[in-house]
Amino acid sequence: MLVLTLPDGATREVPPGTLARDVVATIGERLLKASIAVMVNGETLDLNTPLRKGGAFRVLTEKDPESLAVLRHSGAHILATAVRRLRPDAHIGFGPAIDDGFYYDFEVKTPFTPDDLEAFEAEMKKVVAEKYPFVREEVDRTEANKRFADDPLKLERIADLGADEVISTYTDGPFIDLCRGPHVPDTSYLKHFKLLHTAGAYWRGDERRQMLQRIYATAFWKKEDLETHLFRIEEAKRRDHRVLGKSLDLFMFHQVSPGAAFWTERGTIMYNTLTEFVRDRQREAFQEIKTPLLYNKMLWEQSGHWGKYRENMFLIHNKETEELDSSLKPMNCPSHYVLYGAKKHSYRELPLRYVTFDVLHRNELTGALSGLTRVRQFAQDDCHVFLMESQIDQEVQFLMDFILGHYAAFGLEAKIKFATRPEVRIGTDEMWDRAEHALESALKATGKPYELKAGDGAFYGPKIDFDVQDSLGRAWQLGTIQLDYAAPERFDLEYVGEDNTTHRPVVIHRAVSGSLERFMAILIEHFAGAFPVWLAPEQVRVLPISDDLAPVAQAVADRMRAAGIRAHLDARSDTLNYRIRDGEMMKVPYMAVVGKREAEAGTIAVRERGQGKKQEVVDVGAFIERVTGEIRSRSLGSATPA
RNA sequence: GCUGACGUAGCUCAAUUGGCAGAGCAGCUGAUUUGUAAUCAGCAGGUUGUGAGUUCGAUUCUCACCGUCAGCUCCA
Repeated sequence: MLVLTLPDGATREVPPGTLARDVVATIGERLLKASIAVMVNGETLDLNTPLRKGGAFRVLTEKDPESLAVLRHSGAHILATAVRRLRPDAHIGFGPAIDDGFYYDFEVKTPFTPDDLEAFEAEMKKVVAEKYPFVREEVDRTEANKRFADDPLKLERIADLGADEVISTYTDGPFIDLCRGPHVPDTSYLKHFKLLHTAGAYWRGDERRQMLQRIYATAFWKKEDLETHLFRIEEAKRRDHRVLGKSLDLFMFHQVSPGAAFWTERGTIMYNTLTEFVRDRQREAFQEIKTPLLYNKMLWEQSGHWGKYRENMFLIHNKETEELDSSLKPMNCPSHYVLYGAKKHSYRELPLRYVTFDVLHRNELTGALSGLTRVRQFAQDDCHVFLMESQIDQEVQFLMDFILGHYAAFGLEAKIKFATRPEVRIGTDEMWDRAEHALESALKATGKPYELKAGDGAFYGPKIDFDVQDSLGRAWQLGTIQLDYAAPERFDLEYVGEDNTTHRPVVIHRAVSGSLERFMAILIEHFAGAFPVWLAPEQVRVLPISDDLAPVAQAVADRMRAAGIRAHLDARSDTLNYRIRDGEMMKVPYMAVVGKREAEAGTIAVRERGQGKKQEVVDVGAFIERVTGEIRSRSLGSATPA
């Protein structure tokens, strides 16, 4: 007999092979009606699965987040059902639930069009209305091969299954699929769904295999949830940094240099302000350096890039040797090692932190380029720390504070991930023990929650990654702290210790923004273009009400500029309404209106971004005081992250 | 790189089955002098991404190239 323990501590004893639904029925009729699936020992099973093991038993209803994945997975089957009806020659690949919905991959002779999507969606509605039960069957290998005899993709998958794995199929009406489950009881459960887009996807993610056609879709239990999701997609489009980059006149791309941004005067102010912010914070404890952009292959052979990374490097033709034997740097590390190694270092200098904003080039695949987030030319706020092993603990804490402080300055939250030793690695186990312990104890000292990603470290050392979430909840991997034991070996780096003998330092790679370009993209989307005053390319726009007040307004603007405020005069002969609208559209934090009354009183009527008609008449000097204060303290002010 | 979609004025978009390429905004000129999210009028703006091909005729059809976008395992 199997013993099942319910969440309230009650138990049920049932013979093996009992269907999950029969157990649910013993708990309550209404619960059975509301149930979607069950969870036994953390494994989700559908109601029609025969139970094999006892343990913790939980019933999943719409309220449980796990049930949404079940619904979506069933949605994928319903999609495939519809596709097979309209395109009987389609072979079926994989169709899993994913974070925001589900997809299904098909192998078809002619790719899908947007019209096809509409037809599939309409057909899905029919399948839903026909209310086919999802019928689970467990079959042996021979039977499985027979059932999918005409589908080479499924046959390949069956062949890959281990000998001891249970092979199960799910049928909903006319459609049968090889599937582990679980599923909702019948197709009518899928009420609120939408097919989103199609894309090519390699069979099993392998670029050497054939390309399948993937259909992405999403589904929810409630109509409001679907609408919220679709609204969020729209909102993301509205905040898209590529769109805002154009409308706010920050940057552009041009076919003469794909993957490399042209920064406008406004964008450059922001880029430089961001750089200056990092530089300010690094002034005390870091040493900024600059190293060449172009190197011959000697360096890359020593670093190992020539063998492993050459595909991604921009190689330069050498006229004398007639060879492609030099390259623009794709990373800063090797050049920093060269500079470090060029002279003798004492233990007294350590930890030595080299930082740089040098430009890097990586020859990304054309299809991988995307706005500022995936580019070929960018700058990292890169740092390489040379230190003694005994300093790791303290150093990691120092770097973590630095990184988290950076995000906090923009109101960004970071998720921390700790990645430990991978299967393939260098160094001794003792060394890994020490390194992992140092990283983890530093992590614990911050008191912040973190996720352990066992086995996800670099081959040369463990690391801490920082995933930043923007205001739309999207995650971006930005910062990283990586311990590196390999580089010092490869570059024969040394320091002279207290004992007057040479030792090997350890290297820590640190990045905060990931790349300044990507960080700019995140800031643009996070603030939806409404930047905090200190970062805004234009901080104050001064508007004279009529032409004759232009000289007064000019003087006001000049006074602000003299105080270090980025203030501009807008004395165009358009109406005040027009100019105010323009200022709001450009998301200028403050507009200072100068009319007759203000001109006489030495005041300005201040309109704050997003505050509408609400205005405040203040003394010019007091306003300058306030704004310079906001700039100095880098206040988030009227910036609108949410 | 691969699959698909797309590329028309600075921007956002139109243009019947192939038949003289258009609008709004932005720009320029003039009038208006404005009190908190678009004043009015006029003007100018294009080798329809590039190059071939089919055709009497191509923004439209074909091919190649360039670029942009959605994606390219979160594994039945």
